[in-house]
Amino acid sequence: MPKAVFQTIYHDLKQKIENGTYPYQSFLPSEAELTQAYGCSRSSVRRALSVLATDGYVQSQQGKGVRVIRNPALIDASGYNGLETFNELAERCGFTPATHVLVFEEVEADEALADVTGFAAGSKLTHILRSRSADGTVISTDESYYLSDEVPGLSPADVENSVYAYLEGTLGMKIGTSKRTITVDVATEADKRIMDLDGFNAVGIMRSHTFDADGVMIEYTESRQRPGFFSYHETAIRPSALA
Amino acid sequence: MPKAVFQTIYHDLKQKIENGTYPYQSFLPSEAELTQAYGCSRSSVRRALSVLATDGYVQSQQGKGVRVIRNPALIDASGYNGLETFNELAERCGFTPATHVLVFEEVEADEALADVTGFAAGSKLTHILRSRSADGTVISTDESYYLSDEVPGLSPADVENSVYAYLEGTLGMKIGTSKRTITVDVATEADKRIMDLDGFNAVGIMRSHTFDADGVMIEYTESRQRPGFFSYHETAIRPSALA
DNA sequence: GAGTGGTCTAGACCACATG
DNA sequence: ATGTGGTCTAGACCACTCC
Repeated sequence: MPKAVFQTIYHDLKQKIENGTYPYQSFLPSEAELTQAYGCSRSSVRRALSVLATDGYVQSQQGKGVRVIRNPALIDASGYNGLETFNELAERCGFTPATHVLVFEEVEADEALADVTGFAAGSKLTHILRSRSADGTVISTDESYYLSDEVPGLSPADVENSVYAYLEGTLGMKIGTSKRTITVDVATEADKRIMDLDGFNAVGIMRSHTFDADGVMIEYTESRQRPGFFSYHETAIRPSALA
Repeated sequence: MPKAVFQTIYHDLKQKIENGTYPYQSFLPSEAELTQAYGCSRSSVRRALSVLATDGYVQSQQGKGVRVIRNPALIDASGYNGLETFNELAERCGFTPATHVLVFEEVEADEALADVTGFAAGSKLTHILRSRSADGTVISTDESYYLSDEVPGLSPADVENSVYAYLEGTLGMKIGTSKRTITVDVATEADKRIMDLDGFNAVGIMRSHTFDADGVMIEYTESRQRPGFFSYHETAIRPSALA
């Protein structure tokens, strides 16, 4: 439940856009009217609008108004950015997901690993390799390194489900920023061995560096995915505000 | 040249992070100190910090301060989100880029095309298919549809370079929001015919819907890329502010 | 000129971290 | 208790669009 004023406004407007109260290409009430309607300051209204713009729901036009640009006819307009989680994917495609832990070990970062992961050389890391399957077909692998000191008590059983569920739930850790790079590259021998590539010789790769709320980098993950499943969505706003 | 106060602060702080004045993992001066230093209101300082956080440069911690989380040792920390443009890619990999226009025609959107592109059925569209090559090797194709009425005078010659240069430069159009989806999928016969796939049987695909500053959708593009070149970067912030 | 969004200020109160 | 960031307000002025 949102407590902040701007969050309440954000959710209300978002819902009204989704249910068609404010349809695609229409204009929202003016900021002055919204300020009146919600009985708050203009700043709070503007903050809510700013988040909606980041979501790709609306776009402001100086002198004219705030226009709805979410087209319900387009599937891509899901409203959220980022990679589909494995479970969302399973839901969408209607298959039964499963995870297998192939590697779970402690390692110390040498120079090469430090270069790749961004952890300092000599860091104690927990190395995890998992495969994920859909109805028995292995469609992706996740290779992760966690800063061991930050994930005390992590066990293979926790990893079988979601590491994040353990970090955020059991450990009470708060996640901050995550930086991701997506590429498509040649399938390695290991990919062919572990995944059911169905003849494909290339894979989608997402590499991510994750920081906790204290700004400490706690995770590096390389997720490799069989073509045909991988899906990533993003909304970009022209950097008029940052130029 | 930035005119707004928050933009000036943003650029100054950004530069000081990049040149090591505020190194990785250090804390910026407090908001109160920055307010003093820049002789402005706290709001302007906070707005600059907010953009830096979106860029993945800093992360705030209530009660503690604002921490620098940009690690210059990681290539991925380039500071900007989004897909590398073809020319940036050429620069990074050191090859000579070239573009060939394969199709340039006017079409009317039927139901099927409307479904894919998001344009209304019956719209007059300019259909463009281009191949892009590196030192003679064709590594990607871009298939675009533009709302013809919005791109008057567009010619194959303009398209040979950058369509955006024509839109923003010659036409003075302002681009607004862009929504993108990235997938990896099977290479089609057309892919194999047009691109030098070097034996690869999968391609990276980016589909994008672009809106102009008036909120009108003007472009749909499907960019298909040979594995090994495609690169996309993004910074995600935990949605504490939007939950 | 009237209405819209874009920027900025000055000040207030709250939640959290640290000593 | 002090300092930090998080939220909010009330009001001001500017730039742009449209009549």
